Amino acid sequence: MSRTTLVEQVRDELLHELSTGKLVPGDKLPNEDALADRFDVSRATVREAVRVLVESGYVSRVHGSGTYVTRVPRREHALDASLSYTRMIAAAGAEPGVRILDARFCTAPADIAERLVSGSESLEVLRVERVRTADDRPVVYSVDQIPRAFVPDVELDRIEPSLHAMLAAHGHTVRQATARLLPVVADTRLARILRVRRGAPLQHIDQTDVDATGRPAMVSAEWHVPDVFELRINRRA
Amino acid sequence: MSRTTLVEQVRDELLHELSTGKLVPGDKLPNEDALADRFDVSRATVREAVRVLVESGYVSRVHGSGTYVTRVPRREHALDASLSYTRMIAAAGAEPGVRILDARFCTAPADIAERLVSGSESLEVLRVERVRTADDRPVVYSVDQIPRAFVPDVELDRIEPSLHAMLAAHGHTVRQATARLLPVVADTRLARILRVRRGAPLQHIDQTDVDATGRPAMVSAEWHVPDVFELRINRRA
DNA sequence: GAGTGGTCTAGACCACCGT
DNA sequence: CGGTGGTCTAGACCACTCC
Repeated sequence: MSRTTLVEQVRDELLHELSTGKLVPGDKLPNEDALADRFDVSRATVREAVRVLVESGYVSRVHGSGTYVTRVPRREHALDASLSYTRMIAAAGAEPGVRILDARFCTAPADIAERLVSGSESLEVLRVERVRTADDRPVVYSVDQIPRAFVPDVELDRIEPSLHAMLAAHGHTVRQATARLLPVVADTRLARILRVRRGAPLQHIDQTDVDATGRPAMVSAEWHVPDVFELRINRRA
Repeated sequence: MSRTTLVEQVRDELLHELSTGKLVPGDKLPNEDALADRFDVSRATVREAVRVLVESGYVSRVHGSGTYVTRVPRREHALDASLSYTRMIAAAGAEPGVRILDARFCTAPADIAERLVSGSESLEVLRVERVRTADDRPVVYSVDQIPRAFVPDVELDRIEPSLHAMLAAHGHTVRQATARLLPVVADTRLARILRVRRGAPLQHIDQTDVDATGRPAMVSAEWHVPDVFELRINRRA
């Protein structure tokens, strides 16, 4: 019972050679048979290990030619690679904070209910309004809504700072989300909450989180102050 | 031999069942042995096909439990899944168009040069200013810069509508890009080009495209008019 | 404990790249 | 053409989930 898999061992060894400069951008990796020999594993195992590196953007395969080291390290905290703003703010070198403005149970508006359940029934949700801060500066204002049935025993005055952690504790780990991006300008209310000028550009993100079994678990509306921490995404052809 | 691989056949059949509603979010896929039986392929082939669906965000695997449908392939052209705006505009049901405002060779500004080459040398680039349209409405204004050495024989009055196609023809297929998202408000010039009001919110995207060997091949600055076609991204934990 | 996905092997042949 | 990555098989055993 190895605690680390063979794939992980091969991947880590290759990663080590990348980070110590033994392999540099432009270098060609040994071919897959050679790597299989060297690590004493099957070629399938090598391919799986290299696949992880390809997906991370460290190497690139060229059919018929070889596998090459690229100089594109993975952006660890791009929008498409992370769901945690807390971690993204921390990665940007700032002190993350969360302030809860309001938490209540209520009936979801029809459009929200439609996104959370298939039918158009009336739906009780936990609704949380928060402001995230970076070094005490407001950076994100968000309104999150979760079906009450997903978090039945939650007490309003004991809301966890991480709603994803709360959902996970109730068996609804969020693994992916679909987000709609929209630039907007701050109205009076948003300007006050986020401490920007009225008319200042804000990044609006309208998102639906989905749990591991594919059920919508949370709908979030967010307004981000640009430049405090950068929003990035990795794109693929 | 077969023009389509077994993996592709299995993937396409599963995708078909997703898009025709035979499988809907929350549904559990048959287990991998059953799928292998049904398609008369090995389990490894099924796993490879499902792996593609997992990466596309359509299904989610839960170890020891099953594979579940998480999303139906409605919006195939999310920002993180496509690099082609032409295709994204077409997918939104509009007629895509491109108008070249300006094309010239020039010396790249220091910050652009830095992103295209490691050293801080002076760099000759092909610089193209374009406006993309959807049903003749301006939707994206972009300034793209490509190292001249990457496209040595290009004639300025014969710029292809797709710069990615042009790069690919010169052996620099773009596989990956990193994009920075920034909401901005239209200044007088952008307002005129994109036919919006001054002060209207615009989505600014600042992007670096990378070729198969990891070399930066193009830097793009884009300004998108919101609401003409939606910008979406799929996010993963 | 039954059922599921996760890892792994040792082969085989094919498709593509460059010389 | 030789060398490379791409596809595929038929098994085996392990780790996890849920009843």
